[in-house]
Amino acid sequence: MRRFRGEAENKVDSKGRISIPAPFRRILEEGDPDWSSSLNPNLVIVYGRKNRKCLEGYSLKSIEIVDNLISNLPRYSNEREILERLLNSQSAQVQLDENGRIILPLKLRKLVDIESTAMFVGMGEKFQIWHPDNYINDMNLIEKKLSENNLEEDLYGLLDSKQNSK
Amino acid sequence: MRRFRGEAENKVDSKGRISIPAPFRRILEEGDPDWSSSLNPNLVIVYGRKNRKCLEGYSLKSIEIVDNLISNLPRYSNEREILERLLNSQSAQVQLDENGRIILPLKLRKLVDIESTAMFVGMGEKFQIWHPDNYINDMNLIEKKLSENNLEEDLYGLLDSKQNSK
DNA sequence: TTGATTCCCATAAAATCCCATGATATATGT
DNA sequence: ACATATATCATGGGATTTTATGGGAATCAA
Repeated sequence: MRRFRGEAENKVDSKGRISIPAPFRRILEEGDPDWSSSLNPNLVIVYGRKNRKCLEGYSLKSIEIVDNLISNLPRYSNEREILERLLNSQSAQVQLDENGRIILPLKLRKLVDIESTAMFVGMGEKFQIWHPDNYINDMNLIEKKLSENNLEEDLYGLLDSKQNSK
Repeated sequence: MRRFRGEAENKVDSKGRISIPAPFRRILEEGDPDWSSSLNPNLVIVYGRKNRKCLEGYSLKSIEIVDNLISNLPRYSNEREILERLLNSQSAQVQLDENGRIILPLKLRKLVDIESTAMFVGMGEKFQIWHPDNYINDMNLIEKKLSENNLEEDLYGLLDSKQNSK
């Protein structure tokens, strides 16, 4: 599966429309089972949560993986009900238009303080949408954490295949 | 798997295009599952990080190994989110053109100060792209470290197979 | 009717395609 | 071994297409 990579800062117009970065479109197309050329792909936007003031975009295939994980939890269990609520209530399925834009629902924009511009950030199987300032802050926070405790070594150590498999 | 070997200094033109050294192309072709002759291979460029002011090029197969290691970490864990961010946000998938060139995205060029020329350096499973001056400095730095503490012996000692397997 | 939503069209800038060239390297035939 | 033909490589430029963005007319909802 191709992954979401790179950053792009795009404008939100007066109608709430915003361009999805062109490279991301290709991945959304691949990830929409019903897509064919001449058609516009769908995607799902969810609220990032976990103290991250951002939205997250998933291809239909990717969100299905997450949905299935939830479905594997016992029906009517507390955990499942809460997860269903968190994931689904602040969320929307949207479709790209002819020009590769979506309309970001006002409610979701408000949740993450997005007004006239938004930053798209590739995150592999998903991407994030931030108010540019908040994104910069988040990046700085990460950098700071990494440098403080020399965490970077440990983190990249997780990517050593021998260590990873044990 | 064939490895990236050797150095080459090539020019970045006004459109941001740069030739991938011909020997590297063969390896990228092998490493692109969808490649066939008459087609142009894809590769992934990521920002080197870890205080190295360079970009790194991976074949699709190589980057997938790294991606899968990350995907094996618990979804939504802090470690995974940070790694996804570090690896994917400053990165791009690109495709060679008919002439064996890629366009190096401006953002990535800026990150490593590349302007009119870039140095390609084979690194086995990946290759690096440097501003020529920075590459020379990095090489000198390595030389200096090695000579200071007679590290070279120890380092090559790591390559002893008995020691390596324990 | 007044917002909002959707559809359709417009456009400047940027990215991509296509073709060209000189330099180098490789192959071929004698 | 040498000269000549052939392919490959690094690089450049113009034409064409995509992309990001804006706005108006048609449709819908309350």
